[in-house]
Amino acid sequence: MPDPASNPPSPATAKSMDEIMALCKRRGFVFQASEIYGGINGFWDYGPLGAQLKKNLRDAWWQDVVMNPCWGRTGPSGERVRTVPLDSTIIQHPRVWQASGHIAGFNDPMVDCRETKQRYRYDHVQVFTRQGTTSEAPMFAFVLGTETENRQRKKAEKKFDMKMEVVALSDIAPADWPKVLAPHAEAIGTLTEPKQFNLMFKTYVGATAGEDDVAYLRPETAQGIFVQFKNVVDTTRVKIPFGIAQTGKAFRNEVTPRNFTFRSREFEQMEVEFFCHESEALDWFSFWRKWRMEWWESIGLAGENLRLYDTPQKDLAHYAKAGSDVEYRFPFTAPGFGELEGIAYRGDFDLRQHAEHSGLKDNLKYFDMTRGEPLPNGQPKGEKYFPHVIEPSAGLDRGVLAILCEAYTKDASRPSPEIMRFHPRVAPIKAAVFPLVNKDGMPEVADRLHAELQGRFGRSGFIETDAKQSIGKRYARMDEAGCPYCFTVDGDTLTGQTVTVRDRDTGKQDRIALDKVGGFLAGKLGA
RNA sequence: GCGGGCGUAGCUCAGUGGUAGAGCGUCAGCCUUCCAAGCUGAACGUCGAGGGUUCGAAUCCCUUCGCCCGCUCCA
Repeated sequence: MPDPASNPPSPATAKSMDEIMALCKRRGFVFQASEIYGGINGFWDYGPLGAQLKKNLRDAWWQDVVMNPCWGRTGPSGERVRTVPLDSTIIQHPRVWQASGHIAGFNDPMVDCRETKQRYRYDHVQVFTRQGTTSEAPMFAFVLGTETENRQRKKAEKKFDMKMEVVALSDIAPADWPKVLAPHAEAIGTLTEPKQFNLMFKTYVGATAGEDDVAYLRPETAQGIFVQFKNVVDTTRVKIPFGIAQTGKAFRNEVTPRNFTFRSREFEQMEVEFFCHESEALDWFSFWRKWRMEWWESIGLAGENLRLYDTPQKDLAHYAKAGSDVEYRFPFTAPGFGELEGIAYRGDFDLRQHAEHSGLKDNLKYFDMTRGEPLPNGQPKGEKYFPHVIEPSAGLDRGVLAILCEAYTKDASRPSPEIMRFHPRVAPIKAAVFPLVNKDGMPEVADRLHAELQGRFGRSGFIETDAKQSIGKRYARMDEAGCPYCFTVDGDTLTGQTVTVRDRDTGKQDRIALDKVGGFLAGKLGA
């Protein structure tokens, strides 16, 4: 009888991240990047099964977002969702990142306190000093708007007899830093030099490039979409509302890469920028918010470990009007959640920024012929505007990690205690075909069935076959690799033209006709 | 960037100054008519890396890299 006062562990919290990571290594899902050289902080490679799993997830997104957008649903305006794909470059013109705000916003110098181990944003720290600072007077540093302000003010008032002023830490001469009392410190002079944090990866364009040729690896794929918005509109007959979708690598020099692949410095995004008229934007935001949640559920994350979380207004970026996150309760975040995808209503911020910085100005606006006052001939006059944007931005690697965590199951009652319960759509191995024993004509039948299934389903994932060792071992291996169905050729196959199909999740077996195997698998894989 | 923990075979780990080990996995052969079964055999190690102390270092010291946890950060 469990203690009712204690919270029962959720399935995710009960899972051990160490065990999941060990399985990922052992079965070739995830390897440390450059491992034989000692690894490199914040980078991970996908092994054979992981690479296929990741591709399956990316393909599922592409199919459901680009090729059959939102499963054919109609949006708030009553017409089917339309999106078009794009593949823009990792390296863009440096001014793209000026326009987007990343060059300004991605560089926050920090100072550390040697005594208290606290870290502060350099530009947030101010100091109380005596008016007309004398060389001996101490300085009381504080962080604006925190309790340190009052505490340090009291000290300063006592010391300076009310004759004091407030100066930014950045305006204090380096020679005076030894006199600064850090916000939480007891001793003076404990603050380190400001340290620059460059969250964008810098590179140089051109074989003989110098400092004039600095460029950046994109920290998000989104800006490539905004930059090509006009070309897409001019060349593809798209009409608002519509989306532009793109998957691709992005790079961020995270301060602290942590938690397996969750916060990596090189990662892959799956993003849509959905353009619409301001009057419909909130409806589209609701539409995407709801559908993206359903999509993650559809690929195997349904359950209490997935949630849709609305960003509080105070936490939104300055340009954002609304935001929701699809979040997963990872073993390392439990009982909290970690973000898989952010759905943001960004207003018209990005297109306006690029209109301004590129000099295109109003030429970057969209001309909507369905809006505006009716003309004498009955047609609308049209309206020129910057479309508003809904941005569902998903992390592919985080999706893979969530799927790995969700799929990992430990069942001590089974001969093979570790099972990866992948949804068949994303499972890297779709099916396996075994001869029960490696003789009596069974291998030949198994080979034929394997060839048939590979020809029909090999485009969506691996179809395995294996005749070595005991059947139990082969089933166990497939459980660890997450293969949903195993077909076994046995003595009855030779006489009755049937095989057994074993279900990974239950271990149960059914007998089906040899010539129905393809149809059975097609039904299960949704192919 | 700070603090703590850890790093030995593919995985899990033992080995605290004296010949690098175990279990599992992997591979080969035999056997095998449904769940990591059995028998026989085999391969696999920069003991994370570099330096130092020592007659001798996986073991002690220094430096460094990586992973995990906590702080911090996350436009």
